[in-house]
Amino acid sequence: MDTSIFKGSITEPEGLTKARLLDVAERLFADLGIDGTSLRQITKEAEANLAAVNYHFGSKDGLIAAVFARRLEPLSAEQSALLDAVEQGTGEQPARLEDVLRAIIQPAVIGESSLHEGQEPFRRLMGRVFTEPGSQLQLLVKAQFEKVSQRVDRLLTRSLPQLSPEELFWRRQFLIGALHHVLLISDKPESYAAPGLHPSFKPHRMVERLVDFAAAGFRVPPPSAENQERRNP
Amino acid sequence: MDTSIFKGSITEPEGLTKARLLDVAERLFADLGIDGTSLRQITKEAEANLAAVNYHFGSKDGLIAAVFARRLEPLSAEQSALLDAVEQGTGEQPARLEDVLRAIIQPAVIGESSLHEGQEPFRRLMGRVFTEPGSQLQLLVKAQFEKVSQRVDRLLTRSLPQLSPEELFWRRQFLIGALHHVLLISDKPESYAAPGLHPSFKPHRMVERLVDFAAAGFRVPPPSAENQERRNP
DNA sequence: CCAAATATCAAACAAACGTATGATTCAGGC
DNA sequence: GCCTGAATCATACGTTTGTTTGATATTTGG
Repeated sequence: MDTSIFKGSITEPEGLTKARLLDVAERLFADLGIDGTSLRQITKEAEANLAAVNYHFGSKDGLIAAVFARRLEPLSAEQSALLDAVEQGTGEQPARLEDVLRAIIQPAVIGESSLHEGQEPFRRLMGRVFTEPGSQLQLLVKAQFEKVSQRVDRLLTRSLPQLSPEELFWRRQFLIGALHHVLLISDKPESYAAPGLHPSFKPHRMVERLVDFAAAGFRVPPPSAENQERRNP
Repeated sequence: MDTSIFKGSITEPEGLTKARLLDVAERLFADLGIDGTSLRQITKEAEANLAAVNYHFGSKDGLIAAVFARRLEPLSAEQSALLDAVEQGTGEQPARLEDVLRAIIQPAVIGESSLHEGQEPFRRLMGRVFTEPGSQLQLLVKAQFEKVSQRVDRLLTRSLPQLSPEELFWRRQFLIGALHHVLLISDKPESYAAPGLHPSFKPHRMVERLVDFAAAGFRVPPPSAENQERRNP
């Protein structure tokens, strides 16, 4: 219609529409949930045609996978890198518990060294990664974190030899839950606080807060062996 | 209670259809999310007519509110009762940290003294209460937990006077996140564990596990004021 | 400079959605 | 008996959903 001959091309040079769709979808998924977000909302806010999603990503499921893959791969890569550093630093002896925990917490909270500033929406989306339905998505997330999980498990087992594998598993779930929950509410923590209190989400402080909290929890002595098997419902 | 007497009547004696709709909706909401569950799925599995939801609950939103209200009210009532006991027991001096934490954890994990056995679906649903969209639902949940939250805040402030309100807020969020996450995965923890490990969700043990973990985290000394702004990449 | 590849567009599709309607069936009081 | 109100039923309404189509515009490469 109103095609100005100025400012060059109407067709985006390379993948700008694709990137805009990813950004908008990420934000809307975080705010409204995946099922609660329609392709019409996404394409309208991204100023793209409705058919653009199916053209660039094949389907809505393809878009969902792309939204998560774009962030999850760098995230787990950074976690792996930090775990490398932890393992290098300690040699044979067990790593410091706080360092292991920080290796998984810091990349999720802070993101890639503040390179992208548009990472706040994904923080929120990360906070609901496990609650969003869709078996395909769950498999993608699980696959993406499997390697890191195994390495963390191995490191924690060496640092905390007094804990059984199951005890360790559940404490790691506590950490995952705490981490994801604060990510979820990271943009509006005051709406969960008592009136008058205005908590602020400061990424670097949050990392240390959660590292200290979780480290103390992990170090709690396990329950004595005799309490372990109660057949009581 | 086994009510299998009636056979002749097509019209259910009293609200059985209503209760069946609540049960099925609860389970499907937990498995597929609220937006991912249609009234047709619910009414089909509940062997009710499609119009039954709008007849009994006015709308889908009415059904959602009813599903949560049915469980949330007894839940916060039990939390309040346990908090009463904690306050009664200690008189003027600060309550024991573990007792305060258990007062909010135990009702959420165990439910009303195993009266209803059909509480597993709601555990899962509880695990996603904060991630489900819908401003109406969020208001309902917030309103339901406001009183308990304030009481817990007051008790924790007295038990942990060294913590600032904001520090206390975030540690309480850690606990909420950990609690809700284990509720979310309570029915299939092995799918999050390393292969070969088969963790089992035993409610009573989980309560103690989480109480001990969180208590240790809450007791961590707060960061000294000078450490607040020092972090180098 | 012109074809082939790439991207955007308006329009339409069938399917599924929440909701509303009017008829029908049952129970209990008179 | 019969009437009244509550509950269930089949069915239809108007939207919205994800996806597809065929045409058009733009870029690219030989």
